[in-house]
Amino acid sequence: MRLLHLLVLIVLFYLFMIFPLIFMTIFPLVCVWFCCLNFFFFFSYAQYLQMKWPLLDVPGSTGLKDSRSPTPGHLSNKVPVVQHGHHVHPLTPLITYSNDHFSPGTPPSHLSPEILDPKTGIPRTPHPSELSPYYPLSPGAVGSIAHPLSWFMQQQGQPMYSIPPGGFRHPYPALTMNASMSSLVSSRFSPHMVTPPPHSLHQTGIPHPAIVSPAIKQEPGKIPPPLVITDGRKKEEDKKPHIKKPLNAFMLYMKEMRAKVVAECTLKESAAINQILGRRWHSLSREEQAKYYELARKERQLHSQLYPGWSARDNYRKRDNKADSKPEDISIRNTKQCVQYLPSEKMCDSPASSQGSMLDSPATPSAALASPAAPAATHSEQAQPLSLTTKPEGRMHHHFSLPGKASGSSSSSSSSSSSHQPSTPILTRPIPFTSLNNSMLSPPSPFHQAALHSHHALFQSQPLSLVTKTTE
DNA sequence: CTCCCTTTGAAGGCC
DNA sequence: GGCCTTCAAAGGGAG
Repeated sequence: MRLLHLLVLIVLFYLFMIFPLIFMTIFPLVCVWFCCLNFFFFFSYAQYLQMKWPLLDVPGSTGLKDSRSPTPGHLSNKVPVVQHGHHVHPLTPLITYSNDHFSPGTPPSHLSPEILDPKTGIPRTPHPSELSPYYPLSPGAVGSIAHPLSWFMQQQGQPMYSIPPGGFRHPYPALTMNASMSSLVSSRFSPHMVTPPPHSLHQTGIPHPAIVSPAIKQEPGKIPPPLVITDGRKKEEDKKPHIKKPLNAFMLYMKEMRAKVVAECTLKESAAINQILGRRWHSLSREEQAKYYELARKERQLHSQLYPGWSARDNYRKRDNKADSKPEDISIRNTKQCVQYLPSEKMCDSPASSQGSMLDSPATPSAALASPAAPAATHSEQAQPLSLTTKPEGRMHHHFSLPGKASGSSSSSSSSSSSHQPSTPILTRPIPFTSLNNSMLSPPSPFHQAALHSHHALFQSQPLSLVTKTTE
């Protein structure tokens, strides 16, 4: 049977390839068309044979065979033609590319050639962003891929920011704090971007990764069709680029550590990850936090230099009827069930706070003493001199709920309203960092230390009068 | 598709 | 000056 098919193949080849070539000299155009048509039939048939009897399989090849068993049950469902995987074009032999050709480089060894889609279960090619969950692409890899905005990058002389798949989702994507914390800003903001002509920044497209055009946010390099835009107000907002806020210290810390926590905990929900990161942030030493505060300070300085007229207010959502929507939003938020992700942290807490069952060890003196990161008895303050919020494990909002105005507080307050076991009141920020240090000085300065001492004194002198995060 | 969740910090507005 | 609100990142989940 197989020989028969091979014979048919040979006959087809001679009939549709060689034979027309002979006549090509006579009727060139007709023969060219004929050849093209027959190429299709020939290779389709060859594909079918390849599917049925993988005669041409090279040992070790990850081609068509592995995911498609030639069992009759698989092929019996309708057309016995090529049941390719979703990534194989029926005319694969005719098309000069495949997924392999599009892989942005040698995939990491830990990645199998095919990754099962968690939703569909279908093998798929890993997205570039999945190759490295945190740093989408290495600078070299980025440079090897021509981004739709590459003209701009070349114009700017920067090979530069890794472009996330969703566009400029990250304002400052390529954090390289692992390699060198001090070089972060300089690596992301080239000198010519630090001192640009400020008047042209907002009009020239995307001079800075903090600028996010809503259109680009959806699909980089593509202009959305007008039909997509239905709201006139939206259309107006799409016109002007969105300059994002500079990242604060904690955000910078999160950006760096998120991938690590995800890898350790095998968690993907950002809400849970952020809870863990918040705890780890508190368990950081003063020096470690100071690095991020300094980075954030530079970020703000740079941002203010790049966009002198920018205000954080510009990014506030435009509320049509603010007076009407506001109370409703608050009520909705406060009635929402708070999901406690913290139990999952037991699996992968930070080393500084994972002593025994103490999930929040830094918050309690005993655990602070037991913490390996605690060099002194006052670890809970020394190790977190800049952490102005101490949020122990339990929530006491039912016992410490404040009436009236406090109920309309931020989302974090409402979101922390859970009915779990109460233990300790939540300490909110007694001294805002901005109040302590408006000049953005570095944390270890004497002034800041004095402020921290006052912060510490406040905590010690008023242990029970602490403001709790309350909602109703 | 949009918003929420969850964290901390910064900034702006209001009183 | 204190308090409140919003947004910055992230990605799963819900509507």
